[in-house]
Amino acid sequence: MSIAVVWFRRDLRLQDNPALDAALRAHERVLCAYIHAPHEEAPWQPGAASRWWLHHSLRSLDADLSQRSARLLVRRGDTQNELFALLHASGADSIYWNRLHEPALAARDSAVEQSLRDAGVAVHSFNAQLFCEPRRVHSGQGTPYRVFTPFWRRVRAQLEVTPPLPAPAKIASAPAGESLRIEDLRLLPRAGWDAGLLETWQPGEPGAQQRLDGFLRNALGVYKDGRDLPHQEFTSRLSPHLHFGEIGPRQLAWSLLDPQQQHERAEAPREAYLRELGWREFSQHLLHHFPHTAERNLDIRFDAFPWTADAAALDRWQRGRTGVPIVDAGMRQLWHTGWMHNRVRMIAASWLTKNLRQHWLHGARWFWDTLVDADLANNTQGWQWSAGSGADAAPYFRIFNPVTQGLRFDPDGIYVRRWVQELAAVPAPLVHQPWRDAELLRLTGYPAPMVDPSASRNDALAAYRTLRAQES
DNA sequence: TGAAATGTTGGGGCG
DNA sequence: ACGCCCCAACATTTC
Repeated sequence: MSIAVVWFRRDLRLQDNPALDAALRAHERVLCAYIHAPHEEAPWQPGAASRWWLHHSLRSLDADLSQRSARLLVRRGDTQNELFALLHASGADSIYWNRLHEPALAARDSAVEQSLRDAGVAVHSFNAQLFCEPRRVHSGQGTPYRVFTPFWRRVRAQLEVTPPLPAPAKIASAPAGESLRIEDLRLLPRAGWDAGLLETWQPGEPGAQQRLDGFLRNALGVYKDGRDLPHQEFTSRLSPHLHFGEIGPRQLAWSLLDPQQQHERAEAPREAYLRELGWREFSQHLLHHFPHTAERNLDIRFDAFPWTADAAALDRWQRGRTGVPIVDAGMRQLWHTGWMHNRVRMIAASWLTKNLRQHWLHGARWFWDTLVDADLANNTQGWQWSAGSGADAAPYFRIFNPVTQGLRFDPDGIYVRRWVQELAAVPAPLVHQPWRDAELLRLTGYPAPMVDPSASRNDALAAYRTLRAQES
């Protein structure tokens, strides 16, 4: 009897899962396995919010497998040892997985693949994660793209739109060896801080499909401009589902570009959303080509930048007590829900790196621990973009004014008042700059800004000028 | 996927 | 009718 192992990693779905599909076509029985090995992702082991998500996503996948008379075999430890143990226990001679592109994991995978092949195991790997994998995209000179627009022009032009693979109706399961319970992985927090996450999210493939359906129905039409309004639910909020592979980018592309339904979808919002998926793609390609950038500046001129060491400032930023309403609203939304609206991420990141002049890695590490969609490529790219040290980055002088941004994108103050309770009774224009009324500030108990927006802006510009002077 | 300073333009009030 | 000034609106430049 022919048996294969399907090794699940960040592809926790049954639909459009090419590894699962290929294994089921070629073998009579398959063993679906997940191996928990966070140490192999060091120094970026999954943070607390990611672990919470992973727990629920594994539960969901196991439930979906159970409906198909299979189950998810869960192990913990050294990946290579566990895979060999699974192969021996099940009598499988083949293994299937979907490829990952994070440097540490890609290196682990190729080492595992080599030793499996050396032992005579047939290894089959697939692309389920990207429109187009990094080795297939490069500029005319054969070098990696460093600028988004030409990158996206290229990837968008060769984007093939094909129907997703259906989920298998039934899975003939191989006799499972010993499995841990998902609870045994101890992914959930001891202290019960996850109530806000539970009320916000439904991890797992069915939750991802529901989010997608709701997005297409209620938000895509206004996405192009609406995605900038943090008080509205006009973004897809699919990022954590995408990170864990509960849904893939090619499924999203199909749902937007399916010739049967395309007439229902206006071109502008459709392309605007695809473009955002393009940024996700770009981030993964960048991290693949420049693997050191998760901790180090892509633009080495920034190695000389005069950051400020200020643990108290960082602490207040993390807790949402900076005294800048839209920044604090974002940081509190993050703490409560494990997610922050992207417009507010940019504002909060600009405030931390430019006005408070804290190294972007401090922000990256905090986001890493608190975001349910924490993704090394996106997080690295986003923070380096904000700091000005990244690829196609915001120029150093592009410093957000949180008041202007608040007035423009949250004009009625709905977002700020929702997350900053102290300001719940403050009317609209003032709610973005409550320090303008000292008496009101005193009554609310809300702090004054740690630094003056205008003065700290000028200080940041001066700091960047020293960097340019050293360069020349 | 900025903001602020500076420059330019053009309509309207007015002598 | 005309030049002048004011200033808002828009454009350009600079950081």
